[in-house]
Amino acid sequence: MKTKIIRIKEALEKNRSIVLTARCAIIYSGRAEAFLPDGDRFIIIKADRSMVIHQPTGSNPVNHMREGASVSIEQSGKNAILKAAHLANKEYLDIELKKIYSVHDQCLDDGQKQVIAGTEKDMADMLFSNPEIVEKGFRPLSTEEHTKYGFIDVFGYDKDNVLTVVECKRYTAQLNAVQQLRRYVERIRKVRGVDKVRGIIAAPKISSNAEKMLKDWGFRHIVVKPPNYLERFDRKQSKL
Amino acid sequence: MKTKIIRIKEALEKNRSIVLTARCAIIYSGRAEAFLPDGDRFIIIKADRSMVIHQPTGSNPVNHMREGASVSIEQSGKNAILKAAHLANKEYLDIELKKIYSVHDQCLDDGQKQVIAGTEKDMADMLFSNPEIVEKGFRPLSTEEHTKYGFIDVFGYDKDNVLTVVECKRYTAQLNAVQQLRRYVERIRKVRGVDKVRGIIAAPKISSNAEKMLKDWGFRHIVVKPPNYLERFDRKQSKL
DNA sequence: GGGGAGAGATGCCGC
DNA sequence: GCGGCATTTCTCCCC
Repeated sequence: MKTKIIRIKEALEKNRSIVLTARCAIIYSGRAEAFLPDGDRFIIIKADRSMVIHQPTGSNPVNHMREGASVSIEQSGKNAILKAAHLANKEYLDIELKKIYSVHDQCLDDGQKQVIAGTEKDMADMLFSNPEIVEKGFRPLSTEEHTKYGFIDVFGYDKDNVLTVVECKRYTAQLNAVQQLRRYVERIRKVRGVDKVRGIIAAPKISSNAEKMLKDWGFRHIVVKPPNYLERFDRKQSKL
Repeated sequence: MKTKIIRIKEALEKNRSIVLTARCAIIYSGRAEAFLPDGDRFIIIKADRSMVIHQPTGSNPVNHMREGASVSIEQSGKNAILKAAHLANKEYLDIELKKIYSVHDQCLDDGQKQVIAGTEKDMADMLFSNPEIVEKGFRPLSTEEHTKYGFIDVFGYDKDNVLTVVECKRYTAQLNAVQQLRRYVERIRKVRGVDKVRGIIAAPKISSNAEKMLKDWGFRHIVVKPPNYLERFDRKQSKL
């Protein structure tokens, strides 16, 4: 135990990343209050002083601290206390280490950022570049138009020159989405001083309640799936 | 490399939890598509076949698979490919291991569940038990009403016997929250056939736009913070 | 038990 | 830092 504590202390001083497996109890105070009794866990302490704690099952961390915490370890009788405090966030995490099974510390090097495709923004871009997907004669003016009441995914004129707001959803559009659309349409009516503004939900599906509200408001739904660039990329690759 | 691959393979067979640090590239396909070029990362594979991948900075995982994936590792030239597939979720994760720095595998034992206080539900319960926080003369009927009205946090009568809907938010209430409230109030008016239904947002703060919309709709905001049971508990303890 | 639907909780991004 | 929304989510209900 003592050797491992010293090793952790040194790694912290050298600002190395650390992975522990240990039996411990955890007390957290911050956005909420949480307590977790003794059990075996993974603990990751990164060089930027963020921390992640995982139980032996499940994909979600049981607790974490965001980058910029101050982390320290102290012996306390037979045990050790690993403390992390994030003053700016008013968060405090105390880990009472009852048994340290393993310690690994290392400097890690990674400057990469993940590229994601198939997001709502990708959908909006697709509709902007291929307006006929929305409707024949649709002429988009902008994507991600910012208004005071939020930003509009795609905004343009329909074939009869009526202002049209398109709200994209990657999955099933729900009540929420219809209200969002309603808010934008109301807003545009007011700001532009026009009576007639159309609203369209672009989504692969719509829930029945949402559809009802949609009709009540005179809006419509078009079936659109989000694009999957990487999938296409993979298919191309698989031909090689 | 070869020894480490064998060790991982054996650990997988024995259903042990594994922690790696490795240089790798990652391809994910599922709800979205994602690609992450070569870099150093932490990889945790748990006994329930959930996985978590962390870059050397930041508190969030760059990728993960939920429990129930099938995980395998294969040599591929100089590298190794760690594959995780979750057929039920239609998710696929391929990790191309260029260099394995460390491997640790172990059986971990943890049956504990975290106790959390200070959630939105705790707020609703607090208002139900202490209705005078909402208003003098407020008489709550229910909390977390899962009815045709939706999930109403607190529902009751004010001192003048007017139906009142209270929507709780732990943090700053935003446009979203006001719309939620608006939806509930509209629905109750319709279902109960009464004109007058009041709406109240209970939150520590409210954004300026949300407040504007709140006033437009004749609702009000009361300043309420979520309760912190454990914090109180800690204070009690610290007196000992 | 699986799918749908509603909403919570958190991160990100733009101002 | 605040205020908008998106989400590789969560949970519950219902079939």
